[in-house]
Amino acid sequence: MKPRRPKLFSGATGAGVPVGSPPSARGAKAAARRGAILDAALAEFSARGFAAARLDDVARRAGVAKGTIYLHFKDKEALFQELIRSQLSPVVGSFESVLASDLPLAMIVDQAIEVFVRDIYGTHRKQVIRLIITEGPRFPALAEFYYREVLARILKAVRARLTRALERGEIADDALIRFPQLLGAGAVVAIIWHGLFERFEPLDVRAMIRVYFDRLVLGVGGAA
Amino acid sequence: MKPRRPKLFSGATGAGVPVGSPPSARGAKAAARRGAILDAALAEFSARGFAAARLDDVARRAGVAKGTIYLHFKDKEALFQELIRSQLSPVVGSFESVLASDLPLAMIVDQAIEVFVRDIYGTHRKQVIRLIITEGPRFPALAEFYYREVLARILKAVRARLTRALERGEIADDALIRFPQLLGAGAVVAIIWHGLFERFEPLDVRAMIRVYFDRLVLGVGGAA
Amino acid sequence: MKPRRPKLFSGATGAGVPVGSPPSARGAKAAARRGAILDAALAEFSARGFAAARLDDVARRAGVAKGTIYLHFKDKEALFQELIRSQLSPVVGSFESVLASDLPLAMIVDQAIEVFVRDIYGTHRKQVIRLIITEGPRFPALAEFYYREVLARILKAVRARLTRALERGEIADDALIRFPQLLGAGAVVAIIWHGLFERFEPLDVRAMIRVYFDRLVLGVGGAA
Amino acid sequence: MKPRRPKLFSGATGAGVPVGSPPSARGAKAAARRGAILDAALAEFSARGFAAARLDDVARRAGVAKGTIYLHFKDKEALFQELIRSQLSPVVGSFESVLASDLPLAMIVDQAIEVFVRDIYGTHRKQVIRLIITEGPRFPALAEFYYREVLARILKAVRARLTRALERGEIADDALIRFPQLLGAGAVVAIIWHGLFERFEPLDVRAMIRVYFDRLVLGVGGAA
DNA sequence: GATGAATGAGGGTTCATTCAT
DNA sequence: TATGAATGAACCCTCATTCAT
Repeated sequence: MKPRRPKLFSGATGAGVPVGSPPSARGAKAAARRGAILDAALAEFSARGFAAARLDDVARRAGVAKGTIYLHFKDKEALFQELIRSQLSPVVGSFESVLASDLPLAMIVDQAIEVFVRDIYGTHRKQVIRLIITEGPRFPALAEFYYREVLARILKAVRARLTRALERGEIADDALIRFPQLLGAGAVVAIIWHGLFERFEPLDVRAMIRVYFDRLVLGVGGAA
Repeated sequence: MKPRRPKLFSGATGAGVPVGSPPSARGAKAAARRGAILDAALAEFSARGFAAARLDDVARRAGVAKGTIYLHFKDKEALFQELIRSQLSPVVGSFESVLASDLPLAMIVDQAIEVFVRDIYGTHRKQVIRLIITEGPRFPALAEFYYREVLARILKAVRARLTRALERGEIADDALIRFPQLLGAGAVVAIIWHGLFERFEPLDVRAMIRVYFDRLVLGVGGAA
Repeated sequence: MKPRRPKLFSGATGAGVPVGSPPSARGAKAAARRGAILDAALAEFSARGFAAARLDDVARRAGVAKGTIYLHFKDKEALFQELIRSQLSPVVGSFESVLASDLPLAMIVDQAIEVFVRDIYGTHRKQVIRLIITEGPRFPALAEFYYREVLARILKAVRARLTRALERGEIADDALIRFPQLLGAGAVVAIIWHGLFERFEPLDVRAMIRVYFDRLVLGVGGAA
Repeated sequence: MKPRRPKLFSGATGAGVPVGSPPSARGAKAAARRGAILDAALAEFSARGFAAARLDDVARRAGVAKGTIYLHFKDKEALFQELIRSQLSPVVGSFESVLASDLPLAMIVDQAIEVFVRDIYGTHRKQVIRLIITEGPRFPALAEFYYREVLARILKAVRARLTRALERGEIADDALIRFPQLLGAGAVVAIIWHGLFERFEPLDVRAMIRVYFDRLVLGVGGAA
């Protein structure tokens, strides 16, 4: 049986109408443009990197004039940061709710794999993560935002769930509680491999992630 | 007892005198400058990324004039690519020799950990790896070079050793033979964490990597 | 009586509004700027030569920013080539129509002299011709354009008219049909003399050209 | 019968040992290098123009180091000017002696044609003349030198001979005395045509110059 | 003298940002 | 609000010139 999969994203890019904004014709059009710009920005920043991406190309891809970008974003850097932020905020709650459940660890792992493969690796969201990895060092504010609003919260939920698992005897030691970062390593490698080496050697991401969690979390396989 | 550690690098920057070049005063100075430029370039490219790095800054940091860079490198891109290549080529052989040994798997893991922590994570070489990750997509030739000359060879050696391990019963299944990429995941996460989140939450890299390999390769820990 | 003079140019710089473009305010301004840039470019290229001319100076002289040049021309070379082409294309038809007429040869000579003195030598067009002479060897495409679109067509018209003249007995032999290039020699010398030696020894260009054609075409004067 | 042809140049480039310099081994070598540099400079300046020519290429072509050029010439401009001057000085005397002769005008024309075709058009000296035409406006000192030391003297000799011819009835009027510049027009056109259009339409230079002088000076051919 | 590595000013070109329409 | 032409600072790269060897 397929594990239940929490629906993370609505399908559209996350840059839609701000929550609560009035659905007036004018506001809707503005929000649509803003979304188009963010989509285009993601494509261009992913393809070229922040520094090398040209706002000219973003505008052309979004179907707006160059000046229009500045009606929605203060400057190139603000566009970039809002792009990242708008894409990531929705993720946290979903992960938190998955981890808060009292399902057996194995099923949580199933769910996490499914979420990663379908809602992150299978979408442009993997490019957002890649952008954080590649551009983070040049955007301390962004790294901090990501750490505080995303990572820290997810890691906290992970640690909480693992602590319960340890107490219940689901896991044997506190190693992953001390290094919860490792839980993301498989995903990170998948994303990086995709960007760099897919054309040389394709990767069955789902199978790899499965192996990864089996070993790391569930203790399946390994030494004889 | 400390595991024997293969000496990977000589300590000097990898950009020293070309092997076999005569140690003439002229040649030595030229090589020193070339090395200084490469060192400075690594620092600037790491700090700003390829596109945003200024050759002016590279020159100033290297203590040479801007034009001098062009005596040693055709252009900015050539400087970047030679920087990466010069740093990586020496690595492969070392890893291959480690993996070729017939020591027990646990000792090989010990050695690999030591090599990573001391010779990669503890040096500027981790920045080289970070640059491949961040700039690779924009430099297909570089990604290809890295894949062919580094990754593919290391992965081949890994697979060979793991196949022997499987035959000998040192490991229980072929999962890591199918996904040897996972063996680098801990290192990748360590390098990325360092660049992005070290200031928020420091990481005991050696301990983390230890946990990582214990779980992934040796099957130590995990589910109860 | 003054010979009729075909009006060659409108007086404005040749780089005005493209034929047929709508006279919108936007388009008119753009065309005006393009024209100003071409005028400035002609001045700077004439004064310094293509290689030594600075686009900074062109921009300053045109009253625009340096970047504006690149809105109208791909690069310095395109600016140069379009400058030449835009100035020359109108000339051909005029010369062809002059030569197509059935007026006596003497009157055609009168007209040609007038056209050269007033519409070429008396305008910045002489600088364009000078630029072709000086820069042509470094711009094969330009030399070819000039040959095909200007010279070859004019020479063809000249040969046709001279052939008729020979048939009618207006001229005694086919020498100039074989070497119609000579018909431009007086003009070329006038232009070169102007650029190099005018300050040492001024030249009455009209009188010189008059002597030149009298001798060369009409057979007036010469040996006793 | 072939007209006697005054031997204008020794065959070697004019940049040889300065007249009167001692033929010491050292001096001979220095002079040889100086000559090699001047030859190379002529080739490079002709191919690219003064501004675009690179001293690096001059040095390579001359087989010397870049710094060596500065042992012989103050800077690039001095190299250029001395190049032109060294090539032109020998010409004047020859032309003067030709014109001073009391041979019939037709024979002087024969000689002049021969000298031009063989000693100027047939050698790299035509490139020197081309360089004066193309670079003269940017080098007032050079234009002045050329005017004073070459042109003015030749024109003076021409006028003197033509004045005698007029007195003797060899020519019918003073037109060419007033515009002796025209006498060079055929040569100028030949040189320019060669540089720009030879590949499209080759030119029989000797025949053209012959027609030219026949018409202009001797009054042969023309109107019926 | 001869060399050629080193210098650094200069200039072509790009592109984020502004603003008149 | 939207546009896109215009701006000009910034940066890569070249090359004439210098100077230590």
